[in-house]
Amino acid sequence: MTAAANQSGRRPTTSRRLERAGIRDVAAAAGVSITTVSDALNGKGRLPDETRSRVREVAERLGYRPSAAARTLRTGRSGLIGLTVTTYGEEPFTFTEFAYFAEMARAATSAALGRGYALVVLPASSRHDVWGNIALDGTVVIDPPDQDPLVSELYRSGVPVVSDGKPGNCPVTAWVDNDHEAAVLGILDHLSEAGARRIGLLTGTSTDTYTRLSTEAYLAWCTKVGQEPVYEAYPAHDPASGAVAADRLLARPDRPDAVYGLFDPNGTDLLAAARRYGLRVPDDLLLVCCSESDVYATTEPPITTLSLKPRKIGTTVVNLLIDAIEGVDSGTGVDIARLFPPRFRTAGNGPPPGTLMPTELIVRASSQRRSPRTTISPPRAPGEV
Amino acid sequence: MTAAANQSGRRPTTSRRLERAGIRDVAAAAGVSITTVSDALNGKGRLPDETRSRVREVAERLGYRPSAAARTLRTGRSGLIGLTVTTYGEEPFTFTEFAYFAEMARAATSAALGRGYALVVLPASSRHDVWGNIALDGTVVIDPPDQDPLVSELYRSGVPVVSDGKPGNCPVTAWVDNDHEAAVLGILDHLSEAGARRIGLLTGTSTDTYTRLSTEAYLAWCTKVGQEPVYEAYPAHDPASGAVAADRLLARPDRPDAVYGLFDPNGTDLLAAARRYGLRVPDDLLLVCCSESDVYATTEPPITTLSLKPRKIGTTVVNLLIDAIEGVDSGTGVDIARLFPPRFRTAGNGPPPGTLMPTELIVRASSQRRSPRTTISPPRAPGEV
DNA sequence: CACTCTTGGAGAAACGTATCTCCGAAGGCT
DNA sequence: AGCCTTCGGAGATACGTTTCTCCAAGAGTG
Repeated sequence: MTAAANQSGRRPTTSRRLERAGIRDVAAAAGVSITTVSDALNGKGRLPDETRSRVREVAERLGYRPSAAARTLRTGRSGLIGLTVTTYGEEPFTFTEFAYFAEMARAATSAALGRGYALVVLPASSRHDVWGNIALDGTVVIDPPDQDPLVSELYRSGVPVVSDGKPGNCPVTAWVDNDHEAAVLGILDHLSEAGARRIGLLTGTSTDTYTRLSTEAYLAWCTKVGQEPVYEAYPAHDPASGAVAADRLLARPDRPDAVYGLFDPNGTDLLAAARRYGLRVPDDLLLVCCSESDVYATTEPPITTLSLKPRKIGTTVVNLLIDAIEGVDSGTGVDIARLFPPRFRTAGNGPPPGTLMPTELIVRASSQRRSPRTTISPPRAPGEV
Repeated sequence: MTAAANQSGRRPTTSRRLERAGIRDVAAAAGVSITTVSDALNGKGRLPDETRSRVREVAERLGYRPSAAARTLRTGRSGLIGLTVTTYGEEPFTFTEFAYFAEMARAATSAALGRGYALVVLPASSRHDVWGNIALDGTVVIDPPDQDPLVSELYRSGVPVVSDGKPGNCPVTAWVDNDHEAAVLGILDHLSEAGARRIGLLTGTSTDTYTRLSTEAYLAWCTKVGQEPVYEAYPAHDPASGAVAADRLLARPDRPDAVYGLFDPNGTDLLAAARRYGLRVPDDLLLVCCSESDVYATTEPPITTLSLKPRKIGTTVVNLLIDAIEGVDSGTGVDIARLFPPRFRTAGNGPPPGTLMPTELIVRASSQRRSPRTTISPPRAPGEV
């Protein structure tokens, strides 16, 4: 009683605020100390169940909501995870990877929520003062460029960073990526088996990991089988120039009889270009593109697509990040690697630990000359050549 | 000097932490008080430029980053805006409104960022403890159901809420919506002018504002022109049953010669159903659907779509919210309405203030029997009947 | 010279929580 | 009876800012 009176008397000259109830108000109303309230509500300390439930009841009656800001300040945890995506224009996301990003973000949001975290979307191009102003427990970075200043900054701040896309030279805590090499080789083999003699590639001019690895895999494959490379590159972030590039590719004197397009819109663009040149798909031209959109199931003809499984990526990347957040106390360089399932880890001595996720080739009519039945074939294992 | 020494001596028995530099460290290093550091960095107080720049320099050298948590606690502002979307399943977003939501969220993110705020995505179904644990300055709610407990809770907490979609019975601060009535009437008129005699509707079974207003507008139109309503409703959140409903609609004995579909996938579903029944579009069947996807520009034939302009909605809703956040101090029922551009406000005495955004009908071949040229016609003004 | 302003800046009080330390009391053991 | 242990809970401090209040010294003014 006396304690309660003292507690409530804590606010001295300040005029009585009629705002939200604080932990002190609950303590006063319940006739206990704020320690007891905190312990009762958070399930800590040693308290008899009776006290616990009484405090909970009083808190409920007063409509008490703990201040997230105060809790964050005290505990050092905000429950917030940043989702950063590299931007090319002024818009937060790029167009070409739209479906991929949307799906990935969706899965990431879901996974984070399931573990009690929320996601805040932060384009890398944001003004420093906005994402510097947010208490982040960790960050997911999508396809960071080499020497990304954002990643470096976060690293220096001690914020764990997990990247979607194998990082070039960034000090990330961990990363997740598809096995792009295996995926491309799988597609090229698939097209070869379908009868392709000269396989072309529609690729991008940017230097991100996906574009680079895929293109290199293509060139390596060409060297191996002795085919002259036939490819066109265009700025993938510009939605208009994709159609032009598709046209260029089919207008070449050494026109390919099969094409793989690295970006989502390439399928429709190539289809349109093929029509323009009077090429029938799949009879005169085999087609595959990388896409997450299911519109390619209903095009004329349906187009074979490679899915990068953004859902799985998003889920994995978030879980890795939260493992890192909750596993390491702070600052001190604890061995995070131990947290990760070793089966996927690259056999490396040096960090950062990476996880390779499988892709999925969804075979449709556009890449089959004989039986146009729809099947799903798994990608080949990374070991095969 | 003495002051600096005292300041640094502030940390008594605690062992020297090697963590991040705090404002006290900056103050000590610069030989000033923490007040001066705060003022210098935030551009407040009366300080000579020389002191200001010196402090900034020291802060930079020490890699000082203000603690977002502490700032939030002190100022009561987190710079965070919640983006809540009602969910039907376990996934954060619904499928049918996917493109709409993605575009809207993108615009909202962009607009928020431009004003120094970040967006955190919070499905309404999230566990209470996750979004109760986040310091939100305000929330955008997409299409809240009547008596949404989430909205009530936020309202009680004093958090401003702006809804996308006219709220039924929720105490929102403001709302933004399309003029669905005008949009539907415009489409029906458009189809009539193209020669439709019996216009059908593909609608949903849920009770959200969009579905309800659109269906009511359709029924009212039917009454007015003396046509018997021809519609099929299905659970819009289930992607599979849309195709079934489209089929049902075209299988009816009183088969319509024109159809408007309220949801994004209806276009392709109706097109497929039409093929199945040997109906040519637009010759035997006129088609319009509501969609934000540009795949309908390249279908065979291209399909006329109604765009709800999610970019504009997202931008507007965020700007209204931030106006409310920055305009009203806290709790006290200040007249927020004054902040809003009066031109859009509903001529109402009672709250909450709402804004109606125009839609856009993108006319393509599927709704024109004569000249298949692509034009864009604005919706008619809300006044006309 | 006595006085008022202005300038430049220091002190200290919050903000609301979590948690570390410690203490009294009641019971059990020798 | 003295000592140890456990129970139940209170006190105080720290988290890192922002900001309100106030003061000292110099500059101007009569």
